[in-house]
Amino acid sequence: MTRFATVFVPVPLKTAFTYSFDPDKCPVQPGIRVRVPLGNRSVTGFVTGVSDSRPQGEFEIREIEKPVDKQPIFGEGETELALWMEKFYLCSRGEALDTMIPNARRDSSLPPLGFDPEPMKEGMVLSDEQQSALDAILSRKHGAYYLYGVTGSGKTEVFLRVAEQVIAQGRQVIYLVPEITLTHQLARAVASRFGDKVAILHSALTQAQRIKQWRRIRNGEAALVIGARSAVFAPCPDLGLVIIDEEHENSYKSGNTPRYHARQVAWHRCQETGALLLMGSATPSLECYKLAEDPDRLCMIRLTKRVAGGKLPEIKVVSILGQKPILSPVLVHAMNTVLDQKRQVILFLNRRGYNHSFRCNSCGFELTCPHCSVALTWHRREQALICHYCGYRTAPLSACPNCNSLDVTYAGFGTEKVEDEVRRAFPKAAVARLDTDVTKGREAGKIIDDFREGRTDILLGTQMVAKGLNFPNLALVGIVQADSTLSLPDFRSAERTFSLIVQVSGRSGRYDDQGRVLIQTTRPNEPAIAYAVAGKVDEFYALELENRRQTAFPPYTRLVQLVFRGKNEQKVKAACEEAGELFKASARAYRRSGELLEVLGPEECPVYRIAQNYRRQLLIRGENPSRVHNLVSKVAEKLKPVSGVYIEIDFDPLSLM
DNA sequence: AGCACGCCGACT
DNA sequence: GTCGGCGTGCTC
Repeated sequence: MTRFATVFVPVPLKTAFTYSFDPDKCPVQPGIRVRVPLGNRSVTGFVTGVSDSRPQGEFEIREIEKPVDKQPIFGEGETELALWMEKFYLCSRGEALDTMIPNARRDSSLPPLGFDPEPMKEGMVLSDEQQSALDAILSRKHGAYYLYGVTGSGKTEVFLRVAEQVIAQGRQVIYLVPEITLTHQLARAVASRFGDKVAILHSALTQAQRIKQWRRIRNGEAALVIGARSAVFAPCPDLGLVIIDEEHENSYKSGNTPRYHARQVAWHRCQETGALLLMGSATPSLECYKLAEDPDRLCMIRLTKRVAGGKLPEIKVVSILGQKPILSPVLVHAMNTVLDQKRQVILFLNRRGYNHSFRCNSCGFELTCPHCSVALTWHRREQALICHYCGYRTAPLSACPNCNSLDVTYAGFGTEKVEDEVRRAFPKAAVARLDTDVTKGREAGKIIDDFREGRTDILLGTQMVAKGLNFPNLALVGIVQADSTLSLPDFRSAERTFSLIVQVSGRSGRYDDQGRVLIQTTRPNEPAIAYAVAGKVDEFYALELENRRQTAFPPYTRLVQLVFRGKNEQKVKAACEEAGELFKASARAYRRSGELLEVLGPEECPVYRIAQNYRRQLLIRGENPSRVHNLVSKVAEKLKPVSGVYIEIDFDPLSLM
């Protein structure tokens, strides 16, 4: 007898689909994945129900090709979470489930990591600060706690003690870490401490390994799950605690639909299950910092001392305003001193490539990508001008394509050029560069291991060298250009610059008093830089909060970005303007008197063209978060789809760029 | 989001 | 005369 299954497929269609199956030949039950035909392709869908009766409607019902799972891999809890995602982020149920549940498409084929468990210092004595933090958290007077403390203040140990307690009570723990941290010390330390009770959800796991870990979590065999952003969906049957390490990290927010933030998902899950939420960072996001003004919502605990006793590194600013060399004499001198002592240096620069912006001095021509409105970056090793947005590449130019003048310059510099300069200035040093051009999506493990074990003297690179890494012999961190991110037209640029300096600085001098940080900048008096250097964290937050309050940006308002994109410029413009009118009319109707609830735009996106798509945006913001959400979801529902124009909705965007 | 169908430009 | 560009519409 033919039966029917309700299936959600991973496409942006809100409706559930019905497929048929023969229960004798094809066992199908709610909670499994199935391979189903969709149009003229085959996709993996999620079964949420089965029935004997054929649903009504004028459509042809096709047959399930085959079940993917024998046993259910998701249950009511996951379905409910998917429903919440659907409403909260305005995606389809299929997209939500596809994001939450292990899927072959996202898997890489890298081999799993080999862990060599390090002996863990059991029974280590906590400092007074750590102990009182632990006591406060275990008292559970509040639902959410934040460990706000300098690098090296021992947050991890407190996290692990709380986790042990929760596990001892028979409940499960999710431990979230930023992507790059996962491959290294922390994961190893946790794995060795909790042994076979740990499930590590690593991007290098194969599909089969991932499903295996997933099942171990579902049946309660794994008590502690450690992983990056998507581990927040781990199907723990009795969730007792979610830990978010380095809470300020941007990698907790997904870049694809649904654009979820792991912190928001964690918050929701904890609220639903009564689990404890525990976060930590030396530079909290402004969202959390402000939320903690009310301890009933978020209780912030400060850790002010480094447990190993090491002092915070000495930080110095070097003004490079009007200076030509990439490495200032002060920085070169400091590097020489450190290298003479057989110790190590990290140089950080937030920009890849050799040069960017090709400019003709005769006619003023500037070379931009033919598909995007951004400058091309010269990559010397690749011998190509590359667009960092769409990947377009073209041969190098020695003359202006506009007027044939030979008086052309390449301005600005990236990690590739810094590498050149460093090799020239320090010919005897072993130098390694670490950025996505070097790793090409593969693991950075070898380069990092080489540095940790002293085979490299100078490590230079982008974000990757700045985060979560501890190197015992590191004595100097140089930030090559601290203000490179500051001039971006983005309301978070000061926060990002500040946090980056503090985080990078924390890398140096973890193990002794000799750590030094040198910050090169053209704007030494910029608060984000000056306060970071002076270690005035709370002062910076006070200033930045006041800025946000005055300009009505988060965390004082809720912000939603709607990007309209498409190949036809006129259609994009028309669709965005029509939507803008609709939003403005609805905003007027929704707004309570005296309340801020407004629509900004329509306007061109800061990067107007990407990959031949024209992009315009609307920003919705208001002081009442749920009213902003209601407005956007109501109006988005009413928008009639325009063919060839796609709308991307980003709740609480991290960047407007 | 894919993917095919279908209608207008430049090419062996 | 075709190949192929992307605008349009559909997916149980």
